Amino acid sequence: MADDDFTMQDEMRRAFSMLSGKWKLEIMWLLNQRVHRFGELRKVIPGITQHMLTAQLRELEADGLISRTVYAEVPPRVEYEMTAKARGLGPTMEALTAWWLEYGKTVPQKAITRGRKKQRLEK
Amino acid sequence: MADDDFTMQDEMRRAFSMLSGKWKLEIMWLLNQRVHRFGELRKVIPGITQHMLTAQLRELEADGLISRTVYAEVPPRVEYEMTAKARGLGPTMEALTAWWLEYGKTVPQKAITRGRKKQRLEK
DNA sequence: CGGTATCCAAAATGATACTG
DNA sequence: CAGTATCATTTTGGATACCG
Repeated sequence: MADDDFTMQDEMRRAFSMLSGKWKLEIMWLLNQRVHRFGELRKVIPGITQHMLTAQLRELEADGLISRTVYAEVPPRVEYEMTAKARGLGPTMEALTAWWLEYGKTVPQKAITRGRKKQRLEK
Repeated sequence: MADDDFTMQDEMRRAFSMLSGKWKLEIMWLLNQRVHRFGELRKVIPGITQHMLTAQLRELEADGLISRTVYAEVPPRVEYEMTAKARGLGPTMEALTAWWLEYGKTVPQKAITRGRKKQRLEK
C-alpha cells in the first residue's frame, strides 16, 4: 500500500539532507562537469565566501560525495572531485539542467542575488 | 569555448536557488508523487515546524513551482500541487531517487535528524 | 594558494502560543 | 485545519588577520 511510499521517503531523507546546503546543488553541479580547484569554485560561484565554501565542501566530503586531493606543490593546489558514488548523480544534474532550460525561461527575472541582500524580491 | 559553461551555470543559478531551502527538495519530491494537504505534509515530514512548512511553501509558490488551492469548507482544506512548470522536474526527482537507491545504501547510517540538534555527527 | 580563526551582523530556522 | 505572531537559536555573510 502506501507503506512503500513511506519507506521510500524515509530513505530519501538522507539524500535530501546531503544536498540541502545553501550552495551544495551548485557545487555538485559544477563538480559534475569537471574537477575544480578551490580557487576556481570561489571564482565561478559569485557571492560565496571562503568560509562558506570551505564549510560546504567539508560537509559534502563527510557525506562521501566529493574527494579532496592536495598536491604537494608551491603554491599548494587542492582539487575537488566527485566520488564514484556521487558520479551517479550525473543523470539527476542533467535532468535538472534540461528542465530549467526548457521551463525556467518562462519566468520573469526577479532577483537572483544569492547574497544576503535582497535574496528575494518583496515578500 | 568555456563561455558556454559560464552562461549555463549563470542561468542555472535561479534553479539552484529555488530548490535550496532546507526542506524544498523533500517537499517537491513529495508533491511530485501526488497532491498533498498542508497537514499531510506536516505529518510525512518529521521535524519540520508549521512555521517553516508555511514559509517554504510560500517561497515555492512565489517561484511558480507549486499552486495553493483553498477549499471553502469547514474545517478548511488547502491543497498543494505542482504547477505545470514544476512537473517537468519529474525526471530529476526520479533520477535522484534511482541514484540514492543504488548508491545511497553503501554508506553508514550517521544521524539523519534534521532537527537543529545534532544535525551532523561529529564534525 | 588554500585555507583557519575571530568577531560581528543579518538571515534562516525553530519553539511555542494563539486564531479564524 | 491551516495557518499567524512572537521570540529564541542556529546558520550564513562580511571583513579582517594570520599561516604552511
